[in-house]
Amino acid sequence: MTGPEPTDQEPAGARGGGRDRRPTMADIARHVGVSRPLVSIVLRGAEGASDATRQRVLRAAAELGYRPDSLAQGLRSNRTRHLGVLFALRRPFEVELVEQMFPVVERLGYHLLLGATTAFRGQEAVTDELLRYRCEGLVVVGPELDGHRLEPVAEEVPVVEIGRRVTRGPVDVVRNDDAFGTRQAVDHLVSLGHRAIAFVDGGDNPGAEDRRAGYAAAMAAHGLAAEARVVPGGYTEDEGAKAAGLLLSDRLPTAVIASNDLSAIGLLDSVLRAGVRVPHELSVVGYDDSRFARLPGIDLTSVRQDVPRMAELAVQAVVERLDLPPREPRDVALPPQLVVRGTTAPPP
Amino acid sequence: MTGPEPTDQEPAGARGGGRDRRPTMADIARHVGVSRPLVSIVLRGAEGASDATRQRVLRAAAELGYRPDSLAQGLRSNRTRHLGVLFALRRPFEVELVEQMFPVVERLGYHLLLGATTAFRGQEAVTDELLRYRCEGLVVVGPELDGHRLEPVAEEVPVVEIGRRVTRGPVDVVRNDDAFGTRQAVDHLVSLGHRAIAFVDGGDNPGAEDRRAGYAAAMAAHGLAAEARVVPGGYTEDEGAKAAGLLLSDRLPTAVIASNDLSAIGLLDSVLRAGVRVPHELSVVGYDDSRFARLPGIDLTSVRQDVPRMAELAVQAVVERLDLPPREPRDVALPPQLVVRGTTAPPP
DNA sequence: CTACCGAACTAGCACGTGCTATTAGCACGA
DNA sequence: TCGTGCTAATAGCACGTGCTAGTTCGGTAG
Repeated sequence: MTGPEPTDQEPAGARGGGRDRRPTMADIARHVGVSRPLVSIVLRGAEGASDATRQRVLRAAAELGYRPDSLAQGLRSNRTRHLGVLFALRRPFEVELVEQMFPVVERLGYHLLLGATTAFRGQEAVTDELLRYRCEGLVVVGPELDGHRLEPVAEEVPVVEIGRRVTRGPVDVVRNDDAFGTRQAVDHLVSLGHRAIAFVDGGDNPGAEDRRAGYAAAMAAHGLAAEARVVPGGYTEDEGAKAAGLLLSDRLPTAVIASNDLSAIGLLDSVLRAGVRVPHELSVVGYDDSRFARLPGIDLTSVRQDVPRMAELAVQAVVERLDLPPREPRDVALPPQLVVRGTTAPPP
Repeated sequence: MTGPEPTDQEPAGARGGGRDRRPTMADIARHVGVSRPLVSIVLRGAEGASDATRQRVLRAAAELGYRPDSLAQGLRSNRTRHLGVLFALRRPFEVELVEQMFPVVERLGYHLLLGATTAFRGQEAVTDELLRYRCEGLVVVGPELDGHRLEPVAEEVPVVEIGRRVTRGPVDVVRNDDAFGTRQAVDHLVSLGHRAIAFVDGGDNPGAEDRRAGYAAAMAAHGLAAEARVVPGGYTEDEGAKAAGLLLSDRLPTAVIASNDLSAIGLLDSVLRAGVRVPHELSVVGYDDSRFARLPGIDLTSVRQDVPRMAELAVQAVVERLDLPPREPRDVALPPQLVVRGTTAPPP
């Protein structure tokens, strides 16, 4: 038993803290006095180990502070069971959607790898990073129109787009029926007696095009095509505030539908500051029914998207493509639901 | 009799798309007709390959759509160069901080691994997941007071806390001087002529305690201890709105300082809705100077934390502990800066 | 006593990459 | 002819884990 023992010590001072190497299965094996594969068997809960050994191994693992190495596991098994999600960190709606994905992913036995796009990193760079991590599928929240092409990515891993279809090919899409949403908003306002209903546009953001089209169609359906008025805007509070400026400087409508909640909130605060009473002089409708809309102080009438359901469908679609045989691309448009709150009332 | 086919391939149909195995360095090597290590040399940009070969390898890599495998790289090199960041997905301030960390981390040659805490996953579970990924350091934004102990984690990897110190031991802390921030707010309001200045508390959220203490001390310093009034609240819009209800139902002060912007915005909207004119009848001050505060429609006077600087210092602290010899724990408190906007004015 | 069997355990390869050590090939000087 | 020195390229181990194919060992049937 002459232990030649090749000392595999690292240069001790390299890592600042002088921290010990993290314990591995081999360490546990040495500690208990069994072979390394047996430790693997125990930790995986596989068959082939006696109860006594099982106890000793588990105890040693706890003592040493063992933590499974996801890198090695993923490398060896070729299944990382990780799904990447691409989203914009500064869009509350997308963040909310991501939040709802966690329980679904976990239930299906996967993990979520967050790929946040910021001002510094576009969708392309983030996608690349996610794929380097061997994530097995990709959920793209609010896919961008310009630039980044997802077609080649969709050939490597299953891709699901949330919000709108941007990519051709075997890409599933989960969205809400945006046109139906704005139609409900128009219907609601018309039923209150409004005729001069303006619309704050959403630019080229996800869903914006359909929302604008739904507004135009609904106005026409009510014989109010002549009253229709689209003000340029976007999905941010700033853009909503700017749109408010445009409306205030011109003739004020009796109601406004904004392309999303942030925009509606920016608009709302601007007109309130200008002394316009809401909803008595102006009704305001948002879109998304975000947590801001639900605030007691804001209490915004808004079109609700079924966020948990969208998150669930998107994750399910990716996992199906991973575990089941190929199928036709699917495009699900969930019906949104207008939530009436305090910012809408009959016109003066 | 026939050997059991050492086909290490997976069942072809298991993966839904029937997608090919992703290309590796060995594939490139075969394609070009060189050895695998030579491909490694070229892709790493190391010395030891002729320019001609270099070109051929790079071309083949592009053709095959090669993408480095982060798992294998991290496993082999024992340096993932990944920093984990723990933050709450539903706190805009923390999200903003994370966003600012990206360029810093990238500049130092590291990558950011997002560990988002949600309603479904607490700090403990997320920390564990990050460590399984072999992240080399941890930035904890807004560490929780209760439950989760970071001491044992700090013995494995460098830990930095942003917002407040929660953990003893070799943990660096980056925060802003919260007491100084609220003091500036009080000074500003007093200089405008206010005496009845209320404070909406932040509960046990990061920094809240110091902000409250700073308020109390500043009021006392101005001889206004008798006027001091702390209303229970929190860091969310809801809690701000509730605080507004408490203020409205009682005697209204001439000014309110909220513990953070979200709370201030909830409060702001509530009092505006109640017909209180801001700032003419009531001055409002927030904390954080978030993007909501800067909105034209909100235009909230607020105490600004230097978010990019905090992000930079935190990341630098972690990296220093990784690359440099151990040093004493550091606790940096940056001076915040009151930004005066439209929600503060002399009392009526 | 031998043969056999199942439980408990071990040997060893594979995953994709980084890196050190080694070798082939060539030019040059003595 | 033989080294010497250099470049270009290859051999091979290691990282930590999963998993297949053995191997030991005690017990039991023949």
